Amino acid sequence: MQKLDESLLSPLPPFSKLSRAQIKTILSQATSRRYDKGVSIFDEGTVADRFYLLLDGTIRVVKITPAGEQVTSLHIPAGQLFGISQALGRDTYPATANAASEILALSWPTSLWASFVANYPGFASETYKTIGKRVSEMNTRIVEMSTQHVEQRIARALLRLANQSGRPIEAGTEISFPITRKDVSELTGTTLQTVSRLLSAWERVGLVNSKRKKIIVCDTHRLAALSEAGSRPQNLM
Amino acid sequence: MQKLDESLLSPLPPFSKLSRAQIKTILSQATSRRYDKGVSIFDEGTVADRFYLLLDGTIRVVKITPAGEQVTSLHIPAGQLFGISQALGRDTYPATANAASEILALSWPTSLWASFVANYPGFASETYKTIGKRVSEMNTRIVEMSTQHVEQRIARALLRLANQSGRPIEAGTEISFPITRKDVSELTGTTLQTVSRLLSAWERVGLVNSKRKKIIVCDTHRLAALSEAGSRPQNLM
DNA sequence: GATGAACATTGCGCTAGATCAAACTTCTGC
DNA sequence: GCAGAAGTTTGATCTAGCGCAATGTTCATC
Repeated sequence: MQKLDESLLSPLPPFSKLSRAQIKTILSQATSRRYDKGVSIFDEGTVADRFYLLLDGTIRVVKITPAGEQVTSLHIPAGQLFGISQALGRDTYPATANAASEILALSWPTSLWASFVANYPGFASETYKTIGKRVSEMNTRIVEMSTQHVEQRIARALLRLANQSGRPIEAGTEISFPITRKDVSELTGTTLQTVSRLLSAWERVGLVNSKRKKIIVCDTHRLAALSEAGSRPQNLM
Repeated sequence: MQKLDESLLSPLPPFSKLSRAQIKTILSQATSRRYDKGVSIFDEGTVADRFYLLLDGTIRVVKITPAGEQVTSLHIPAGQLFGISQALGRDTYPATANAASEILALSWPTSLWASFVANYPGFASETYKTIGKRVSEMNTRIVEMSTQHVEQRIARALLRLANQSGRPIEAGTEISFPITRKDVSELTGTTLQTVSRLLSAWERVGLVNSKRKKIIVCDTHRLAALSEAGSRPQNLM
């Protein structure tokens, strides 16, 4: 456990309206922990005994099907709360949280949830905003999966990742955590071969630049155009 | 506007912990209204000025893509709150709510939301449980769309509908609101032709019984077996 | 610096399911 | 009762992208 400074929390939305003293209290109740890339912070279905704040890195929220296939429902960037089952009226975690990169997270026992909500102005409302955003994101995923072709879904997924957790770099925007073809396929409901083929094709025309576990989006605009293009004219009323 | 009785609300989870007097107050502030089949109660993106409680009928929550295609994200059965954008920290509705059948709904102005949450014990927590359930449902949809074949997705969709808003009948369970092949296709991300073909095939072997705008699930067990069967062995680690 | 594991690429065949099209049935309104 | 609309069925193609397989590349470990 390392020394933490109040200035870490104060700029983050859930805590932005709080006094220095309040943040100090919150920090004193927190457990800070580093997790290696790939480990799971908590598992779907287990009792939600803690809630978390991601200080650094990226979380991959995954569901595992009975058949053992993995589906990524969400990526959570640094600065957001996660594992907040209480806000959904649940006492178990609805999905598994994996560290997409090495991460640093604070956590608090669930028993403190109610007092956070009651005592810290803005905490509850910001939490619900976060949930609202995640709900929209899931909704978008559903709409995309129903109407878009694989090519467009992958384009959109890359744009979203670049936007959400991208690092600007000379050649474009680099997705700031290691990501494999298989990861992208689990995010878009395809196969790693298809992802590989597309990335190769896009690389050839200078849209992206990808190495092993690294993807750099070079031409955001053309990729966006691609993702909007020929959506299936199915069910056009 | 018709006469409403307290006994209507008291068995519903969001109000179950309240006194008769409290429910009376809530009712006095409510607007009751009937909507014809097919009309929209509110539209995606418009300012969320009211929140609703569905007393009778079924709501179909839909999103419309830029290309004009419709995607159904959710069905809401009688007894549940809907249009509760406030609980997601939003001030506009995230989707359009259509009446799948003729429906009856109460509504309150958004301005009352905060006082409901503050004054009525159990209201907030039940709301969040509802949201939690909807989030799981959406999650399930995403997982299904990524890993299941059309046949299984349709099977699951029918089972879910039968379960959620089914009426037991001699021949099996009837989905209690009018539903077309096109509706099912918008719910499962397919085409109405494919749905029609499958329903015909299932009808031939006695799994379902469907007429125009009516679907009766006859053999729940075999349909469930079908829906669990051959999930794509893709990405099996 | 060799061996194995993890990740990526590419080719080929195949099928689930979309697309196009046409006919049929049931309902609604006049 | 008729016309048109809305919903359904069925057939005949056609193709996106999956499954399978083989090979290549990069990384980690001893």
